This record gives sequence, structure tokens and C-alpha cells, in this order.
Amino acid sequence: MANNNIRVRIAPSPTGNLHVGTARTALFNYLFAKKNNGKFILRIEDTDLERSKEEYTQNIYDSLKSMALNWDEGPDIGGEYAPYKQSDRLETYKNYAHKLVEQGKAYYCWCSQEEIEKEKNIAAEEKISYKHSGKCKNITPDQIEQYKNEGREAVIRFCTPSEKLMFDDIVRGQVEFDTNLIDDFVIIKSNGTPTYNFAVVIDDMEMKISHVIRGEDHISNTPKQIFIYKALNVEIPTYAHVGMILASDRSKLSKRHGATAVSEFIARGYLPEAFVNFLSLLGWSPADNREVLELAEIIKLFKLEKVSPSPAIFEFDKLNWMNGQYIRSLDIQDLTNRAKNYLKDFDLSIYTEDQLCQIIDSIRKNLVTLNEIPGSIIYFFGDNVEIDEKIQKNVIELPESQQVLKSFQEFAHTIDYGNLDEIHNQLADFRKSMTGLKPKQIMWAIRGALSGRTQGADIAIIISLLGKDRVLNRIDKAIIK
RNA sequence: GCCCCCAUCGUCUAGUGGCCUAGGACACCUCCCUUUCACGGAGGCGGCAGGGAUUCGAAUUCCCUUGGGGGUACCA
Repeated sequence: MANNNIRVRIAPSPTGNLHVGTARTALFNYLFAKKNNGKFILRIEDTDLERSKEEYTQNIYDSLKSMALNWDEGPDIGGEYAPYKQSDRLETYKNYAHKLVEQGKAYYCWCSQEEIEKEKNIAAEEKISYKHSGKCKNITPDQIEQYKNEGREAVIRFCTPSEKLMFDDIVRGQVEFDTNLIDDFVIIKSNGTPTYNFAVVIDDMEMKISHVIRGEDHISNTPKQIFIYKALNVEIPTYAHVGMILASDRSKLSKRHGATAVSEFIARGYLPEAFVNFLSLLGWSPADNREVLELAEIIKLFKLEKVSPSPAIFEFDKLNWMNGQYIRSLDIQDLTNRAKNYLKDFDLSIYTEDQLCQIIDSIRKNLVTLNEIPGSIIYFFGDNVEIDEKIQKNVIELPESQQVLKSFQEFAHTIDYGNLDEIHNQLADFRKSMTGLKPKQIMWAIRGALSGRTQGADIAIIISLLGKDRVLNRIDKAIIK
């Protein structure tokens, strides 16, 4: 049954590149929307004027797009409830705040930051938890006049009711709060911009958001937000707080743990599809035991209530494995095209498209990430090959290897370079002709001379693509005179 | 400190009172395949944080302890 009233959003603030945690939350929102035939909305929360930057907004767009999490409404494409950028909605927040003031549900507060700081320190000394006094609630007109003359700027504080509050969370069940602990929090800062908790509510309300799916770091914001909904007398959305993503030391995933931005992962050569697949499995799993799933399948299988409330640790091992799965199963032309992004320094024109595909295909089994491609195919390019010192010493300079290479030098003249199958046969014959040596000794010598390493593509493919001249040349160079 | 959330192999997880001598995946180990490595295939190692309670029966329900995470802003 389609439910067209389902509207969810991802609301990142452009104070950094799109973080994997945000990306995962975006994914769950997206999945939930698509699963239920609803709308997925992007809203940019840039009320922190100091830290918000345009380049980060762009990074958020690019990252989301690369993951194929396309939004139905957003700052760039508009929508029924535009604008979708908070800095363009400042008037709206003020209007609502003023309305609350008029209704006696909010009030101007003239306390200076220093005053509050002092009160906090006193509270800390007395070991009681700080709560704003709310003393400006009953301020006299004379005092207001005085404060204004002093040049003070007021904030607007919300009158927080004291009552037990409880809400139903799709992933956690009932969550309870004693809101006596919550003070009259600021909803409009002295510079006129709204605070997070206020802006979110106003936007979610105006944009008709039906389900708020976000990280559990927002649980403690929820009672404040519910109070605002109640004060405004509008319907409260359904909440779902998913567990967070932690680093392997169980701390918050941050820069010191390596990559934290989606764009960094992509740049490192993780396929967006693999990355999305991996993220989907953090805190969620399909009913069957399958794990390698494309987005369309994940949408089909996704169930919000099955998302885990507990935090999940981000481990590279599984991501790496997942990426390998995708690299190995991708259409070879597609893979080759993606590989080209990493091969800007290579003269690809020496090969046909088919040959390029052949090269990539021959080494894809060894790949974990795409950025390993240049290093693993470099010996297909150039006349000469750089040979690692260790390989030179431990493989090529071995007497058996030299014996193999001398024989192979002669043999190389007889190879049918254009015929891959034939090369395989000829190689097998050559191996048999080298009696007394192990296959490994024979193949390593040839591989070492040709590629400078002991692992990589199938030798027949190397021989075939290198061609007679380069094969002879490299063998000759490897033979010690 | 106070408030909230969480707790199954090292990691991601399946599991909603008997089907569990707890299943799968990654990682790790062994073996097989093989021109090495890798890929692939077959095995193995490894877990219900601890203690009470409820029940004929508890990974599953309740309580406490412990541990971890989050919040406690004129950041979001």
C-alpha cells in the first residue's frame, strides 16, 4: 500500500564534508522513503554562520549524488516547501518565535553570556547541575529599557513546561524524560538566527516531515523539540533514532581514525555502490543471509523497525571485502571506465579499448580499491620495467632463474603473440621442457623479468599485450651477462 | 556530577520463552584448486558482560551491577 504522506529528510549542516554517519542516516531515510513511496528531502542547516561554507554544501550534494541517494526536494531543485536552506528562512523562524512570545510561551532574555557563565561556575562549585534561572521571564519594562540602553541584545527563550514526557521511537520503543531538568533554552540567538532545536522543528513542521530518522545523538534534543511542537499546537512527527557509527576504538568516528567523509572513500577507490551496501549493513540486515545487495534490492528488503538501536563499529575489513566483491562482479567495460579516472598519468592510447579491458580484467581479482590500479598495471606501460630490489635479488638473480630466462629468450621468438590461447599452450610446453625445475621457479623467473614482481596478471596476458619486442627486451635485460 | 540510550563470536549481525549442543558474513587458521599471489571451494577457531528474579523451561521477560556511547551551548 502506497502512503504518499511519508516525508523524511536529511538535514546536514555544511560545516564539513559529508560524514559517513550522516551518509548512513541519509541512506536509512532514503530507503524508508523509497520503500514507502514517500519523499526524501534534503535540507541544508546552515544557521551556524561562522562554520558553514559553500564548498561543504557542494560536497554534500556531490556525495549524496555519488551514492545515488537522490532527493525529491532540496535547495538546488526546489520543491513545494522551498526554500530548503535555513539561511534563507530566517524570517520564518523569527515570525514563529514572536508568535510564541505573544502567546506567553517564550520570552526575551537579556542575560549576558558573562552572567550565565558566572551562574554556571557557581553551580559547578556547588555540584548541582546548571539550569538557567529564567529570571527575565518576569522582567519589568523599566529594566528592559535599561538593558536596551546598555546596548544589550536579547535572545528569545522558550518557556519549558515541567512535566513527564514520553515518546515512541520506532527503533527504541518508549523513551522517557523528566523535563524538570530542562531549562528555558534559547530559540533565537542574539544575532537573530534560530538555534538548532528551534529551526529543526519549524522546518520539519512547515515541510510536513512525517518521520524524523536520525542518529541517537539527537535523543536528548527530542523532548525540547516536542515541547515546541506542543506549544505550536501541531502534530508531532514519528521518531526513529538509529544507533551511531563508532570507530574501532569505540569512540566517535573522527578524522584521527582516517577517512570520515564519503568523498574521501570515493577518492580512495571505494565504489559508491559497495560503500552504500556496506553502510546499509551497519545496524540493519535483511531477513535472509544475503549481504551483497544492490540498492533496489535493499529498498525492497528494508524495514525501519529492524534497524538496531545499538551502535555499530566501522571496520575497514568488511568494507574492503565488499568493495572487492563489487570490483569482481562489475561489468568489465564499466570497471575499465572507472579505472581510467585513476590512470590520468598513463598513455592509454598504446592499447585498444579491448586490450585495456583485458588488462583491467586480468588484475581485478587482486584489487581491494580502485586506486591500486595504477600500481598494479604499470608494467604494461613503457618499454622497460622497474624491478624491485628484492625481486631482483631473490628471484631474477637466482641461477635457476637465469637458466630459465636464457631458454625462454630463445623460446620467446616462437611465441604466437596474437593468440592468447596458443600462448597458454606454448607456455605449458615450455614449462615441460624445463625439466628438473618446479613450475613456480619457472614462472616466477619469467614473471619477474616481465613485470618486476611475483604476482599479478596471468603471464600469458602479459606476454600477449607486451608483444614480442618488449618481451625480448625485458628478458634480455634480466639476463646477467 | 546529572539525564538518556545501548549490551550475542575480535567486528557486522540472525535470534522476540522451547526449533539454540546460538545461525550467517568479515577477519584469522588449515586444506583443496593453481604458473606464485589472488580469486574460488571445503573445513576450523571464536560469543549470549556479571548477578539475582519470573518460568516446567530463558540469549530472549523484569531488577541490580558493570561496561560502552550520547547529551548536558546564543554548535548542529
